[in-house]
Amino acid sequence: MTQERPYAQTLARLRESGLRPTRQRLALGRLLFDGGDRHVTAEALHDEAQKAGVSVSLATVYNTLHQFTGAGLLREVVVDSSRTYFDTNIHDHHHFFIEKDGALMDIAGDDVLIGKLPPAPEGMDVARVDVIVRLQERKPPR
Amino acid sequence: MTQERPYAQTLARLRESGLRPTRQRLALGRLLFDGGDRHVTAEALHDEAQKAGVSVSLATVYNTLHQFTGAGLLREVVVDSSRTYFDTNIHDHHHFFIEKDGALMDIAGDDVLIGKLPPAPEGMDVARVDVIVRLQERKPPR
DNA sequence: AGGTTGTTTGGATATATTCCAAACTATTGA
DNA sequence: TCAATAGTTTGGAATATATCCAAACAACCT
Repeated sequence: MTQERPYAQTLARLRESGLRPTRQRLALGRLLFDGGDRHVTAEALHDEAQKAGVSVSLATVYNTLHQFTGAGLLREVVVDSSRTYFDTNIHDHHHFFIEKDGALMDIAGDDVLIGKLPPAPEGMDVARVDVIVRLQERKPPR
Repeated sequence: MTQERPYAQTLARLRESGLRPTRQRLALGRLLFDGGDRHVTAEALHDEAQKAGVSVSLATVYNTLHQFTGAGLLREVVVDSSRTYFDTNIHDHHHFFIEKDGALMDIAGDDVLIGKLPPAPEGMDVARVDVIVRLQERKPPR
C-alpha cells in the first residue's frame, strides 16, 4: 500500500491513459487500486465513496468505470444479467460465482487449463475466453 | 420437424413438466422447439410471436421463458449484462459470442476440454461451468 | 355444467444504466 | 499569471429490461 504519496499510483495510471487526474478519478482510483483485487458494481463503489467522504455523482462513477475499462485498468465481468461487475484484476484469470449472494471470486489463470477449443469462425478473432464456475451451496445428504 | 401434429412435441414436454398446455405456451413452445437450436431474448420471441399472428403479452413471454427454464426445457445464458438470452440447447455445451451484434453460437460440449479446474470452496458445489469465447472481427494486418 | 386452480394480461412499478446540457476544472500557450 | 480551450462532472430526465399485481380468463376435474 502506498501510505505516503497515496495517489501516485493512480496518477501514473491516469497519465498513461490520457485521462486528466481529477479529484473524482483520483479518489475512485485509490478506492479501486489500493489493496488487493476487487470486484465492484457502480452502486457499491458509489456508496463506498460516499462513506469515505468523497463526493462523486453516480453518473461519474459510471463514466469512470467505463473509462478505466477502456484504458485497460479494469475488466468488465459478465456473470449476472441484472448488474455489471468491474474487476481490478486485469490479468489472465477466471471466476467463481455464487448466484445466491452475488459473490465473485477470482480463479488464477493457471488454475484453469483449457485443453481444447474450436477455431474461431472465419474472419473472427478470439478476444477473450471467460470461464465462469457457478457455485451453489452443498445440499446436505439426507 | 413435426409437420402434422405440430404441437405434439411441445404438448408432451408441457405434460411432463406439469404445465398446462395453454394456447400461449403451445405457440411459444412451437416457435422455440421447432427447428434447430436457438438463442432468443424475451423481446425477440415476443416480436416473432406477433409476426406469426400469435397474440401473447410480453409478460407471458417472460413467464413462459422462466417456467420453461425451471422445467429444464431451456437454459439461461449470461453473456451480456443488458439482456437475457434463453437457449433451446439444454445439453452440455458452450458459446461463442459476438458482442458487436449480440450473436450467440453454440460450441458442442466435446469441442471444449477443461483440463484443470480448482476445487469448489468448502461447502459449495459446482452447479455449472460456462465457457464463453468472445469474438471480434479480425483486424486486417496493415 | 360448476367449482377450483392455474394462467394470462395490461398497466404500473422497479432497477440499472445512459443521456443531456449546463456548470465546472484542468491544461495550454501567450 | 491569465484567458481561452478542451475535457469533466453533475443532477435530473430518459431509456430499457424485467417484474409485480389484481382482475379476467381458461383448463381441469368430478
